[in-house]
Amino acid sequence: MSAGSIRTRVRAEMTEEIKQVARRHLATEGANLSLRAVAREMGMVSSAVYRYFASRDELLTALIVDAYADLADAVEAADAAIADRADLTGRWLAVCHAVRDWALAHPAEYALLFGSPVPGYAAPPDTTTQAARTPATLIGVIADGVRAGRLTEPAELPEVVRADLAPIRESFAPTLSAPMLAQAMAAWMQLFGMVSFELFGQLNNGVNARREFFDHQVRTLARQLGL
Amino acid sequence: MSAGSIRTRVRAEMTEEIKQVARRHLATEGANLSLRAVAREMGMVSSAVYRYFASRDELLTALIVDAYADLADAVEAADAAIADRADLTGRWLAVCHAVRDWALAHPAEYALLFGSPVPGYAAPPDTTTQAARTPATLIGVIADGVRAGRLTEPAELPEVVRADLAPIRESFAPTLSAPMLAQAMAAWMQLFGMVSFELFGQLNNGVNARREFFDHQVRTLARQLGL
DNA sequence: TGTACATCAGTGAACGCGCGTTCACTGATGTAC
DNA sequence: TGTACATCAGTGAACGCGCGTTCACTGATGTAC
Repeated sequence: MSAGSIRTRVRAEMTEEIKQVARRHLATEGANLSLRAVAREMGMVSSAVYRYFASRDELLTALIVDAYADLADAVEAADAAIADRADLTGRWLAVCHAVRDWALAHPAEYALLFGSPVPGYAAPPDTTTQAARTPATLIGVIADGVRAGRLTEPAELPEVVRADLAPIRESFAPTLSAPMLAQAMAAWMQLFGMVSFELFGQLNNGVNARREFFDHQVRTLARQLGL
Repeated sequence: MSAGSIRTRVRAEMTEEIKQVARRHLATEGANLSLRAVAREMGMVSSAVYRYFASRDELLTALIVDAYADLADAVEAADAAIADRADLTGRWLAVCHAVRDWALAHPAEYALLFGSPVPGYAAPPDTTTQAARTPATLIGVIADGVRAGRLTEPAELPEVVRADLAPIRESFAPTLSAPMLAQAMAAWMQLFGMVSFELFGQLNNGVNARREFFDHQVRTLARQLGL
């Protein structure tokens, strides 16, 4: 069987189509993804799916990795689209809005990544490569600010936290000081909090001008960071 | 049937016990709560549960309302425990830690309230009374700061957002200016983001000193607010 | 170029399990006289 | 205080549905000679 045979090509297409259908099902059923329902919609018998994924969990994992990658693609593209690389506020806003826009466009996948854990499912470690890309982009903007000497060092950091953060810092953001990294993580968590709030319906009674509200909060964040 | 009859008392006890068992099940199964499993554990037949709750959704709703109330009780108690009412930072820290502590002690209920929406379930409007208490406590601390003249007005707010926030402000926090309310909401979302991040496993690889990390972030927030 | 064999996708039936909800019923508790 | 009737909790069986996964199978595609 050569790599370019009809069989391999069809196999790749089928795998993609299964994931595509599964993604649509996630949207209506939440994380209770049903292999049988996916097979039904594809017009095949449920056992046939096992030719492509060894189990329901393996399909879920594939969807998660894809979703992390898709989000990261959108976020990196938004950052790259800002021509003036020194316009840190512009880049920050672009990145934050990219996260929100992606979440609104793919609510079920966002919930899969950042919502309550799926009962009985443990994400395997190989998801982390893709998962790390989005926060890395965020940190990249901040790191550029530090490099340009534009950011003021935040307040002191307790020794315990500083020590605790050391491994992440080394492997992830060596150019940032520990207090700065802590601040970047806070920003990432706040961004995540805002998007989740909106998506999970916590904003339902009250805020209608959501994009504007988000934009304002994210601008304030940029100002606080000193971008 | 008088209100104090044995039957009414037993009925109330059974209702409580069903909810208790259901809460335990939430912890292991997530939001996929099974009426049959609850009945099984109570040693009764599944149809008997229908004497107490008309449907699975009604039981879920009861659990949600209880959880909101329980969280709010803990948060209000933590605030009230700070004797020096003028110690705004102390109150802020107490309230934030109360949210986190409650979430860690009741992860499944927290996920039910703030995690991904349960597929096919729509929370009825009567949950909002209890749901509003916790953010109200947070806002209360900030409002006390404003009253004491300790807080500086934050930056301007876009007109759209200001208009959009007017109804919430009137019914919820009339003593706060619109920009201040926006800032308070940002703080609430950041708090929520941090707790969710920790609880939903996003912090798993990296941060170990979680209480200290949270404490630091929440102190920084207090400083930013000017408490 | 043609043929024999190996690989693989998809079928259909089955296993063993789960679920929410309804319904006619028994027997105990409560109420009215 | 005692009796007749009404209320209600819990039973057990059933309906109709869903699920993930396994397994022996058919028939088409690919490979080696």
